[in-house]
Amino acid sequence: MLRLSKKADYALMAMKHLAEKGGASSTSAREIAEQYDIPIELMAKVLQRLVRAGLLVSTQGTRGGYMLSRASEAISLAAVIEAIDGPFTVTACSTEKHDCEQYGKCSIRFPLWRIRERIAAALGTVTIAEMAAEQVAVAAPVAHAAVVRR
Amino acid sequence: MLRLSKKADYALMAMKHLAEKGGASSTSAREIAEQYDIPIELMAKVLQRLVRAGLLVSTQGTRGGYMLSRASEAISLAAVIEAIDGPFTVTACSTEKHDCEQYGKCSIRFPLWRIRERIAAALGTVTIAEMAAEQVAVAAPVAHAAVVRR
DNA sequence: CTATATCCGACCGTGATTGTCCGAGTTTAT
DNA sequence: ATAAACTCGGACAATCACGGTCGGATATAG
Ligand code: SF4
Ligand code: SF4
Repeated sequence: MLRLSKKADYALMAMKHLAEKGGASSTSAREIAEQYDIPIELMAKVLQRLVRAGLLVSTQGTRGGYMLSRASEAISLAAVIEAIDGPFTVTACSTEKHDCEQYGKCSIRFPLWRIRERIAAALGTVTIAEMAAEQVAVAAPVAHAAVVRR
Repeated sequence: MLRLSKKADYALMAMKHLAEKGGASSTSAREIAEQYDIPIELMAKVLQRLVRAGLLVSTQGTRGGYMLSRASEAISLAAVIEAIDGPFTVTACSTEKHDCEQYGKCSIRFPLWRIRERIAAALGTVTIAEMAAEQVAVAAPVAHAAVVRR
């Protein structure tokens, strides 16, 4: 259904939270989890993945916690989502693995491929900083495309 | 992971097939299914849903089959996908149903909402006809959006 | 009437997703 | 040194959506 996973949702919340906190202070997993009513353990796991993806840095021990690894302006939504859910593929025939029965006969994948690029672009141009700022203005290239469906 | 279901994939294939066949002749579910190695029964179910959504018309009895209800130019990908997978929601808090634990505390859903609009636009501006024509050129308003990610 | 086709709903197996638990390693405060 | 607080990492169970299947009803052409 084209929906992003809840873990990704949590990840975005955490990233935004950390972005707002800003600079030097590290925030514990528990603090974030409690603030948003997320199971602590799950949040920890999500944060760990973000660390492994290089989006966060963690400090251990008492008063330890997580911090953004780079400026929030330099982190796109796409990066966060891919860190959690893996490289997102619109179709089963992603970039390489064409593990699809009807790969040969399929005439769909070509135009569908373009769609993927667009979505990737949409996710890649929005940064955590923009989200945190709660800016309503969208200075993105895809902005004016009206919803035509139905 | 932001992936569309296989049923939707099948639906798009079928729609494209019907669009190529064009006008008056109706095509049986079996014909399409065999051509693309899709389980007949599944294909039938998919087609039925498309009928209920008003995208196809079906004629029963021997020599029956399916036909497009309108010109292929007037059918967007979004329409097909929504007919199969239901209204697509990027987050669990779709347009109305906010069945999400942390709806109140969540500060994510607002910017995330815009993302959904963009994806909807991307899917809404591409028609079955464009897919069928296998045109590489995209004459859609969203066209120039370059891939910026990474 | 008979054969062929769509239609419709119900059903199940599998695999991904969500959420939980526990043990181990690390750092800091006392 | 000891204890406390925290992260790390994987393993595990419950849940649920999805892909695929089956059987019966119905309508049409011949
Ligand atoms: S059906 Fe076509 S588009 Fe869909 S996954 Fe298979 S090859 Fe890709
Ligand atoms: S309310 Fe926030 S957390 Fe819940 S689904 Fe919407 S965006 Fe995700």
